Amino acid sequence: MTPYAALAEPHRRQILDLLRGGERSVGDLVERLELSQPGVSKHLKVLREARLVAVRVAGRQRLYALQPEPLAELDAWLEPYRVHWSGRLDALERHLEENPQ
Amino acid sequence: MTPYAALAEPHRRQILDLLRGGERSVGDLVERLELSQPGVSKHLKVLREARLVAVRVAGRQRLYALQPEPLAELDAWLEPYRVHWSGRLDALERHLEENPQ
DNA sequence: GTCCCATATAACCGTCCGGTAATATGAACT
DNA sequence: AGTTCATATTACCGGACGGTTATATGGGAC
Repeated sequence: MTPYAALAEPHRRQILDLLRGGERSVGDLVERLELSQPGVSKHLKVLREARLVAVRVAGRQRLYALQPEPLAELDAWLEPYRVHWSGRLDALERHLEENPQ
Repeated sequence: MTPYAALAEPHRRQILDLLRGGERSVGDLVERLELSQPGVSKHLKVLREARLVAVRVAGRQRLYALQPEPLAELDAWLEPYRVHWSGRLDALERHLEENPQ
């Protein structure tokens, strides 16, 4: 699963957003997402396969942590588009800052 | 359709990439994507509904142009993640540059 | 070992998706 | 008006998706 496809699902984006706050158990996530426990587990499987999260076993819990490296691909894809949308000048300036000469 | 979902499909990303080079007719796109004409038209409909492209009628052609504003939502979502992936320092510096104080 | 608790997996279901072939639409040209 | 070209739309198909309920797995506590 590409990171693009992984992010297409709102619940998965929500999970990643929650994991920005640090490791969370599956139960934690189930409480916060309006979704059944198997539903959450399924999305976590997708995120795992996209390498966007990592699991750590702690007793009988599984703690999930953010692993955002694959998002860099998306960020890179986005880069040439940044000069287009509003705030054009800001984006252009940033682009030039990052690419001297 | 959210911009996230619109980007989940590789052909649609490819179409947007082509449109970065300027307006293109449907036939143009069909030649470049390995995809039937109805297939391209279907993806263009999705991109239109996501407001990622705009159409202009020119004789019997329809010229499609990039309209990347909705990508800003994705860019904004991505922002808090930038500090995480490798190149952490670069990303952090950029973040600080853009958010003085 | 037995009983909980936390999570994963299986089975199932309706819907959406991406593709194609066939057809409709509609402008341009004669 | 009839023909041709460019594109959109329809009809259809198989497979993936996201959700649920039911069940399996496996560690901890007793």
